[in-house]
Amino acid sequence: MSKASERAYVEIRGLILSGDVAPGSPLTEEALADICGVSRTPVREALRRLEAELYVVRSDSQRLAVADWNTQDLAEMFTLRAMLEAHASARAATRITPEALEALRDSNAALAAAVAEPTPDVATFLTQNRHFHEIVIAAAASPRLAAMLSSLVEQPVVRRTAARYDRAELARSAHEHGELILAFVARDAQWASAVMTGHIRRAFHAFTAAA
Amino acid sequence: MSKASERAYVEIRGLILSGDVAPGSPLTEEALADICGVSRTPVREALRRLEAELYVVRSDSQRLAVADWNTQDLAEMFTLRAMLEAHASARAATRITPEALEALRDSNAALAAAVAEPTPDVATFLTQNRHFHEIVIAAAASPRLAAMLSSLVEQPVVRRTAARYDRAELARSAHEHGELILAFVARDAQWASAVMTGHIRRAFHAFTAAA
DNA sequence: CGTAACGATATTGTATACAAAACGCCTTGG
DNA sequence: CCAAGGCGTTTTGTATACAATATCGTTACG
Repeated sequence: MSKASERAYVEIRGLILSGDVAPGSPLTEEALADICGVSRTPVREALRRLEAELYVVRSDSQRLAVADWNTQDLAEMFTLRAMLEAHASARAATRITPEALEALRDSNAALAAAVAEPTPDVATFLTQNRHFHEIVIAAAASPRLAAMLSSLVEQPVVRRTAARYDRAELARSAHEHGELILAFVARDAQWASAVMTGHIRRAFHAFTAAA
Repeated sequence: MSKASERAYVEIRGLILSGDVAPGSPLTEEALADICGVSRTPVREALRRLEAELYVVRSDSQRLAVADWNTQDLAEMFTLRAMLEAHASARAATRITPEALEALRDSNAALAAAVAEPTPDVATFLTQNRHFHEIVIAAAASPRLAAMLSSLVEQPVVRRTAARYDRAELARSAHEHGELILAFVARDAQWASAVMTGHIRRAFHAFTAAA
């Protein structure tokens, strides 16, 4: 996507994910165009994409509104993510390159160090966590899978999940990442898949724990 | 999508799926606009959607071309479809309404009848097969799952698969549909999931059998 | 007083014009 | 002969104008 469209996409998605525009509120192309400082054309393209990713929904007749994800929607997203990312891990297990494996080790070392700080460095944890998962998905070498997962992995959701983790749980994430690396070294698809499933399911339960 | 956009989408997708434009061929917005009899604007929207669904790919810099699905891509599509549609069946098992269940029975009766003809009526088979799967996906009540599956279930692929089926295999499809209905009646998610997995995997192997 | 039709207003859909960027070919200098 | 750079052409990106359609308030009629 080119400059203005991309900018509009990021901006609008940010408005939605940050909660600045409430779920259910109507979105008009012109208002968004003003906010983003571009014309309606790139805004429309951004909205099409956001619609395909279910960030916005199109009403009875062509009016757009911010999607309203309820608890069940989020549970379904976690379930789908667990299925698909476990599958990605299985594929990665037999395809990953030594370089990518090394990158995973580096990333997880940084993540583990961030967790080991006197007061855990959650920002670094989040950065490295995202990086780790991105490497795994890339190693799966399936553009289709990557596309499906991209609309399933919401950073605000991940952030909220991490915010619920105490030190022990953050450390457990590092441990699970390490397990996944071991499964990759063993080129064991089934093991990798199982580790990833557990990793995501655990995140789900942390996420749904009362605020 | 509104009239012109929708028309462009259907038209262009048709060109791709029918093979009228070869995989890898470049696509220019203006040429497509001429073919569809609309301006570039709706064509661009259609192309965005086709790109998201991986029918077309965007090259190094913003040039579009028809996606080139190789055997491995198709195998991955079948695998993902099996996973997701099995999950849809599991969800449907505990959610399906008596009305939808009745619709499934009707559809499968029509399908079985088409197969039982002296020379099997493949057209009816395909229509009823699509209808059957659509009811299952609708009963799963997950818009996200439905969206993911829609770009995974290619009717030309299904058609080619059915074309490879002999009468016994067509009849086996009717039988599997019947099994799924039984699993739904029992509200057994695991059973339903397993039946659907087998149904899709069998289709995959028929599809990959030498032409 | 309720309801249905109408019209003003807001919003989306499409076409077109122009701007920006990329590609290909040619030239030119080493 | 090859490579690098420049220019014309092609293609994509964005803005804007206008058309089509929906929404909502108002009015007129039963």
